[in-house]
Amino acid sequence: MNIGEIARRSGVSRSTVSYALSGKRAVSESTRRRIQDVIDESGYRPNAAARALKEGRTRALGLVIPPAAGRLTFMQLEFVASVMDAAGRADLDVLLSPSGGEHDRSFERIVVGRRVDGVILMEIRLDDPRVTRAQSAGMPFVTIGRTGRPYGMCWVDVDYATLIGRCVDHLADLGHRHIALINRATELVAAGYGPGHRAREGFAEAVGRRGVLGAEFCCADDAQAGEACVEEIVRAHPDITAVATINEAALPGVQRAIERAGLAIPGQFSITGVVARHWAEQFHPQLTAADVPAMDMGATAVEFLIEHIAEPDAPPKQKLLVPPISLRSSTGPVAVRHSSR
Amino acid sequence: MNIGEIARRSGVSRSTVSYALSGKRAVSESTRRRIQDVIDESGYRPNAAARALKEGRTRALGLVIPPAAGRLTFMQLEFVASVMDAAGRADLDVLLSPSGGEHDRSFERIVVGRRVDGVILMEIRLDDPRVTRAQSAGMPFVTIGRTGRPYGMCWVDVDYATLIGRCVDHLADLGHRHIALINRATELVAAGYGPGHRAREGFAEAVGRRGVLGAEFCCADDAQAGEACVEEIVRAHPDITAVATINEAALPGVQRAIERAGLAIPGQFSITGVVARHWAEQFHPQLTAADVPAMDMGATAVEFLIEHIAEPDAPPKQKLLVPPISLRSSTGPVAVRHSSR
DNA sequence: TGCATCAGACGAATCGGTTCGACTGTGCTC
DNA sequence: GAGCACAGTCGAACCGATTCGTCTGATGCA
Repeated sequence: MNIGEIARRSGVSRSTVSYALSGKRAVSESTRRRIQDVIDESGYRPNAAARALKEGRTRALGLVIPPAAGRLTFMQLEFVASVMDAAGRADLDVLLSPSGGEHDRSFERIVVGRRVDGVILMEIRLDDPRVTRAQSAGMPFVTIGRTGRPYGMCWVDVDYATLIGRCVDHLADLGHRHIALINRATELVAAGYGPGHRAREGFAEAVGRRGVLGAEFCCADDAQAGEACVEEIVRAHPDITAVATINEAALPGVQRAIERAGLAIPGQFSITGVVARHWAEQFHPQLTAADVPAMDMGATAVEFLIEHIAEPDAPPKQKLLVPPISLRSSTGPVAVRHSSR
Repeated sequence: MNIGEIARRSGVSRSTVSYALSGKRAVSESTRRRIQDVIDESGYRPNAAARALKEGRTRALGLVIPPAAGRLTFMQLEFVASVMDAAGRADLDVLLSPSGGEHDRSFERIVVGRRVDGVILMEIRLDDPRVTRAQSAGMPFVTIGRTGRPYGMCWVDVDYATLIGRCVDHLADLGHRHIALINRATELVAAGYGPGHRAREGFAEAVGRRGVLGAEFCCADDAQAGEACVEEIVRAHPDITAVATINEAALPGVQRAIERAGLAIPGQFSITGVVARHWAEQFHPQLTAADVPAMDMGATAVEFLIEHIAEPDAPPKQKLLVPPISLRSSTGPVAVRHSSR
């Protein structure tokens, strides 16, 4: 079933069918109706490849996700969900592409084979090869997160440095003097993962400014690592009375370790950080945290990308979010700590 | 940069370039080398849309996921990851399509617009409109899960009925006489969600066969619901000493509620079920459970789909998995239960 | 020497849309 | 009543690949 067949059945030419559908030229009401009837009864839809070929655009966008798709954090999952949602509303399809290692063929196929009109990149490093590649291939892109030199490109990011600083401020205001930062995995930070670096900087700055003692712990993105990390804090750093974290995936383990150590939250131990709201609320008691508005960010990324595709020469848009800290129940005034061991 | 430009620069015709790349006809070594050099220095890749139009296939497949993408369970996430992985290995791109509600436009675009060569459907209902739609549109498909009448179509599924039966057997062998089934959400089961129904049937059958008392609880797919569900069990059903579950997403809440009730696992309370291995291991203590081999299932689904696309008339393949129960640490002999309240 | 064979290259058709230019017939104005 | 504008339609070119049929020149063999 193609446009020629529709034309034949309605007794008009192919171009008339096309114009009837697109509305780009006038078509008399009677023929328009006749064509529409034929289409309705045959269930015709224009072939996406043919249209893409002629129009020079695919009506699809690529979403490049980290390779360990089985280990996506909740925040990343929200990005994916919101990008799909926003793309769907704009009648765009989403091609998913894992990146890194052997998966890079997929990225190449999509970008150089012009399978999409633009891509959204996640989990950006300060110096990111995918950004370079998209630029050199002339493929429009928007990043969720930003590189070390993010000028002249489109991005949406959260100001981790400022937010972690505010977490420290909040804890210091409550009287905490020894504060830990639970960062993401060592390798990730070493590889130049933006939020990891910026959280580290913001933490160092705030700790210095407030005159408190800070210690940073890198922690892999899973519950076991979170558990081990807090166990080490409890055992080796008994002065620490509060932690700030950007590591969502470790939270369930963090929770278990704190409970096992017999520390009441927030009575004896405070915890805060920068996480997706869903996980802040899953925590028990609910986490006082800067909620990353992941859904908004995904939608904004799509919006920026659509605009950038439409007007490649317009100045690139950028959005740095500084969401407020939502006060919930996981932080409180410092107290003398009684370790259960 | 297109094939004509490559042809011009290498001083041959377009067809020669095409044959040099595909190898479908002989091309002399010297011209082949010349063409390859031009391609290497220009970074040329054939335009996906043009190729799809001519060949009649897109080299892409669709993955239809549940609409609430922000709430994907770990198992679903593993399906997505493994499908992408397997597709990538076969040099196929993956188009993600949420289904249900207003998202159905996306499904229609992909299927009827021939944007993909085949689709993989997840979260199958006993009577599933997407299956019907794919069939009527003549779009090859494979389901992860199976409908109520799964004859004549390709699918991969886990035998929830048998597995939940084995869980009951295991618990009964340990002496448990009052066992609860924590199922998925009421609405989901009511809507004909396969695993929910089959777990229910398998549970009823095994409970009857073993002469123990069983109670079923439907529970929404999140931690809060799991917590509430176990609280109800503890409060209103003090005889229950063990649960079997297929509801992964509720597990963190289940854990919290059991701990809060002061019940030791497995000393005073046993828990088992059918879940993705990752979550069985995240549980504390690690969960004795039938590990759903989600990664294998995704890969198998892709394999079946590729074969089905290549040979639409071959008999459809099906695979019903009955993974063994992995004995870990969350089940033990029944003991007198001391409620902490 | 003549003819069949074959490797290697080319040209043109094709896939299914979109879009530009041109054509026709009607109604209006001067 | 000639000229013009315009709504409505058609035919053909085009997007960038693949592929079939055909052509050419070299080689082999009788």
